[in-house]
Amino acid sequence: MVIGVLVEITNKNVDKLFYYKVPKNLEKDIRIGIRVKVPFANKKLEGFVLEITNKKIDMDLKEVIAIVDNEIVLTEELIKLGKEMKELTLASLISCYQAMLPKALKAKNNTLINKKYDVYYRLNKKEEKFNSKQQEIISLFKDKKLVPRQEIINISLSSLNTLVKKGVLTKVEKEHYRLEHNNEKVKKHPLTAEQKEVVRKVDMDRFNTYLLYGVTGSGKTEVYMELIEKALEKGKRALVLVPEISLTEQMIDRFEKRFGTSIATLHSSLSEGEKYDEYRRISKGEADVVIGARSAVFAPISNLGIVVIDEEHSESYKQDSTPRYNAIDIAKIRAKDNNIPLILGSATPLLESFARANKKVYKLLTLKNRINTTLPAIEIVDLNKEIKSMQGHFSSTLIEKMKEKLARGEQVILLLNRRGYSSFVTCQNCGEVIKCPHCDITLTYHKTSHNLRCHYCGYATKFYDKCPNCQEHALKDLGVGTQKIEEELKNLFPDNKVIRMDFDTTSRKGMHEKIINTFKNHEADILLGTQVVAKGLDFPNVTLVGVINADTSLNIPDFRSSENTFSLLLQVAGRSGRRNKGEVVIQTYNPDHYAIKLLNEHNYEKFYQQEMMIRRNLKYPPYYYLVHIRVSSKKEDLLSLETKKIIGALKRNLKETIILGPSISNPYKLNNNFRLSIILKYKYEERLNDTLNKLIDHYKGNNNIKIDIDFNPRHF
DNA sequence: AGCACGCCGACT
DNA sequence: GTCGGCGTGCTC
Repeated sequence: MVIGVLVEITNKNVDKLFYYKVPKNLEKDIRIGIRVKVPFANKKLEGFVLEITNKKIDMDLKEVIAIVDNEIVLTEELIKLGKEMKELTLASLISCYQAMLPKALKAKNNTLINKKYDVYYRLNKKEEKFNSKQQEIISLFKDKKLVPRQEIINISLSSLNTLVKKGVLTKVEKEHYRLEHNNEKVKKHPLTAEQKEVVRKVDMDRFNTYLLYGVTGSGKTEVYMELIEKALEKGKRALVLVPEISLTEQMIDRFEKRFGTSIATLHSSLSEGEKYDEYRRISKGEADVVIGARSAVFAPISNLGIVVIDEEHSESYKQDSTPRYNAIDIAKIRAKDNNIPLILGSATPLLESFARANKKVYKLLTLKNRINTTLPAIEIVDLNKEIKSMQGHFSSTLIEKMKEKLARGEQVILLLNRRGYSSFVTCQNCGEVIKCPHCDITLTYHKTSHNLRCHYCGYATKFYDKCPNCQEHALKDLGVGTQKIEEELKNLFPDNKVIRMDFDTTSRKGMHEKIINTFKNHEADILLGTQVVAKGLDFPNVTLVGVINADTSLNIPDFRSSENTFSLLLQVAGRSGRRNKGEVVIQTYNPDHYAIKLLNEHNYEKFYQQEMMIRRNLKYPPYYYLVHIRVSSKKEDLLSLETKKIIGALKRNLKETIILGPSISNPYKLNNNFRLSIILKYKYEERLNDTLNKLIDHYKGNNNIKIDIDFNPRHF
């Protein structure tokens, strides 16, 4: 027997099958999808068995050293998905398979994550003569067959071993899963007429992608659960993806209360051991509803009945390292192969998704109404007019509203929009932001070279402090710190407790959860945070959401900055008034910007229309597809030379594509590598993958130039 | 990836 | 003459 093995090394040069002979005694245990240990060069490596053959190969083959698994790691479905993922990302096949698996199951020479066992003893026979110690042990069994080791107290292991040796007792090991799930099922909420209508429209027996567009608080999760129940009733299983950040205890709780111990979770706050256990519960069919973050899209769920992706606009579904896959693309493949519905849910769908719904590529499902209450009133405060009355970063409007709510014992969430912090230049006098003349993208200030640059086309200009709009010498780079705001709050509201939630305070494990609970239990009155406070949290007592600075994220040099801003602000606004009528105050220097102005009507659709026009004019998605090619090297001169050559080759081969660049990546120098970007824009380009594969091949043996390709990037 | 092989410069 | 730089090729 000869097998084809894909070895653990992540390198394009060895990204193919290597063949090995199987010793006779191992033949019966060889199956496609298990891991084996093989000699490779002068090392021992692990690899996946992807082919079993008997045909003679004209080479002297080495022998397999050992078999690693007795259960299949890569199921047939996963093997297929890995190949498709390779096509989608142009990454190496081995990196695709590694990305699909928990650490414990990756091909890696020394994985030390094992199953945990509980030890029990079973009594076999009673009719022997025992000494008193032994009699004591036997008496523990009484009417029980199995007794756990922990219950046999004050008895040494050696006296137990004696009885085992005599055949009186048998040691039994039972696998013990590290993670526990509650089984407290709670009666479900009755659905509203609107929710029922949405549920009714989903065909459970056919592949379709549905876009569930429902305003914040409209009960999307109830709809998901109802649909999942329909799948379970058919004897099928369900996969739910949520952004890592919203996979909180709150969320898991809701699913546990509906589905009990039949759920499994997969997310980054689990230990590798816990992930391994959950993964195996799934693959053994012991869990029917799997909830997880991005990589859970590869959970080995047989007999899949529905896939749900919550907050589908979230950029967390795109992996930002190789293989740069998008979990939504993978979910579509799985849903299609299983002929089942895929539900994409959001209050602020990604522009591309809403466009697909409008073109009937996706089926649109709409939830227009909040459960039990109405959407909060949004007030936009023009900071240009409030400059004199500002106390620090707080307008009098925001302060008054906060006082009013806090006096009533209600809670407040404040968003400090920190994206784009400090990197753009704005006029302190008129609010003008300096943009690239070719791209309509905010220029980024580079401190080291003291100039302004466009990250898309490479345009650069010297920094100047005279505003081109009002001619005042008032251009400055902007940025606000979170501790600063916290200090201001302590002065403004000395009697109220403030809790801060941002990268600094949540980086430690479990802190995110702790902050949420503290606020939920009303041990703090004001929750101050960055983007994290916007995500799916449900605090019934919050009646005011304040946005300190709506503008910063508008000025990120990214064609999606308006969309991301609108989406973030509408999401955070949705945290207000979940039970009783709420309010939202948004402070801005750009009250007339459409991404701000359209907020007060909660008007996603109008925003969509306007943004689509801009995307069409500037040839951005959804009208064009994008590819980001990053070229990097430790040698700066070689980099610029090779990048020029690459652009030349691309221009010769891709006739239907707009090729932009080279432009300087942000940051230009990373880990001692210099980095340049090339952006491709195309609608249809037959030779694209072929050309890019040739490019990768050309540089695969070159240690001085690295090529990194990102399809449909969310960032450059 | 990691290592051997091999072909050129500069040094005891 | 030799030591060692890293470009190229190979690993079943």
